[in-house]
Amino acid sequence: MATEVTIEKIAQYDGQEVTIKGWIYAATGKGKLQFLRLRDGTGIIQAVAFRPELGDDLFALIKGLGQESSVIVTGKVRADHRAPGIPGGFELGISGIEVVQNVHEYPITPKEHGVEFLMDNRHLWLRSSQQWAIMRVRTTIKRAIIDFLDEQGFLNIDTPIVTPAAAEGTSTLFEVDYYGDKAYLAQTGQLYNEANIMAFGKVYCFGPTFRAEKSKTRRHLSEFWMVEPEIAYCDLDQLMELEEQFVSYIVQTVLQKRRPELALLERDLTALERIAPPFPRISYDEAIERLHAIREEETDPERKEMLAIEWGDDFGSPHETELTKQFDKPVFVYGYPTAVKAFYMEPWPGRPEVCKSVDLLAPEGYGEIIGGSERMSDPDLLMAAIERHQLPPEPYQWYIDLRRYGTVQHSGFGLGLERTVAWICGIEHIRQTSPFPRTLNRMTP
RNA sequence: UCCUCAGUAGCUCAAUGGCAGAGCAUGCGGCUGUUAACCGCAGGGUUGUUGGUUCGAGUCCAACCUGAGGAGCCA
Repeated sequence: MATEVTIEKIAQYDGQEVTIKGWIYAATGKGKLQFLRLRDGTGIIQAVAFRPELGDDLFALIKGLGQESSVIVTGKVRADHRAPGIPGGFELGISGIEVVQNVHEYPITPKEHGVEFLMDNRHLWLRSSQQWAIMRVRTTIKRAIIDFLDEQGFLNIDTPIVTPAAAEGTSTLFEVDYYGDKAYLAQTGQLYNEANIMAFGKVYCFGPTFRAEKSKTRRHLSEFWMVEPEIAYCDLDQLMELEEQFVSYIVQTVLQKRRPELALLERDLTALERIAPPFPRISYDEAIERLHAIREEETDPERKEMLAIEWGDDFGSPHETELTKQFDKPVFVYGYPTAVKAFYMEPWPGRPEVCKSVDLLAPEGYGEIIGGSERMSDPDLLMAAIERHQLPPEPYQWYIDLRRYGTVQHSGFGLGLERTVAWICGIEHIRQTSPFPRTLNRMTP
């Protein structure tokens, strides 16, 4: 057997006889010629069978191979500008083939399919080139997140997934039975991060999180991944600086390492190349003024109704989308009304109706990718806030303790992995950014 | 939870209330440069479910089921 290689590195083997272990992605032919597009998990390459070279029997065998047949192919690598593939530009002149399994009637054909059918066949759909490219980008984003935070001196400290109560008292949670007691799947690790920074300075947790909200939109999943950095001795301005560096690093890393995948997804790269600090910062007050101006301009009465907003209201997704259209980078909106945010956010100095919160809204209508804030550091203020939100005080005793024993100014944020992947890949729906997404209507396959 | 739309062959979709159709996929035959090839032939149907109107329902009516998009909520 010739040298076993991966398609990703095929250019290094130009002119050599090599073996590739993979699957048939697509096949087409013309008389004595048969073209196989072969994939091996690292890329796609065209393999060409020519009857006079292979003999009638072997050629007939190759011609009879169905889509997704598993094969071990040996042949000579040659550069050819006509050859499609990823990375492309090279093809394999087949000299031998071992058929591991010949497949017939593979469900996903190279034609159009509906969403329901594709999601029912998600276990197979992942083999399709666009889904494959999205997952490759996703793993690169995860790696970039970890690399950036580790280099900045953060410690990755895990937080529990089974929790006794709603951390923020807002979202709907998945309930589980915990030895006869009620417990809930975590919607955030933040409160535990706050304990951890007082031990380790800068920490992050990165894992799955769960929301049982009955949201049915292109931006929501019931199970999604979130990275949550938390920093001691950090105020809101320092937090925004960290966030813009973090997001820029992620985007630039993907641009550097996943160009073929972004090209396959037909992503507009110039929109990503712009992503560098500083990002625009607008206050909630200014955002409301901008939204009033946008609403004045709107002529469609239905849209005008949707864009109605007054100071004190939280933004709906139409508001977020219109705001982000005014910028070509992610935009910070800071200083939200205290009433629409979680109980633990530090009040704005001199303006108790506003809190030191900041959301980062992605451009091109992808919505909120980061929510963050400076946390309350005063124990009495925190207890008052818990009371005002009508939360049971007992489960929060340990959280209040953090303010009793060496409290410091501190801040943190959470970045939604799937929304970030959707934005960077430029894809329509968040469900394609998770290998096996859990949504309101689906938990299979 | 609310609003809008959809459900017909494995898949994507046609069919004025009057014979159930096409393309792709599959099988067979043809072709030396294909990129979702092309040409010919063949097989393939409980029209989401239940009930109603009608001489006759894929089509009209009602309820239900399933899915999609949006709103709210959120990352």
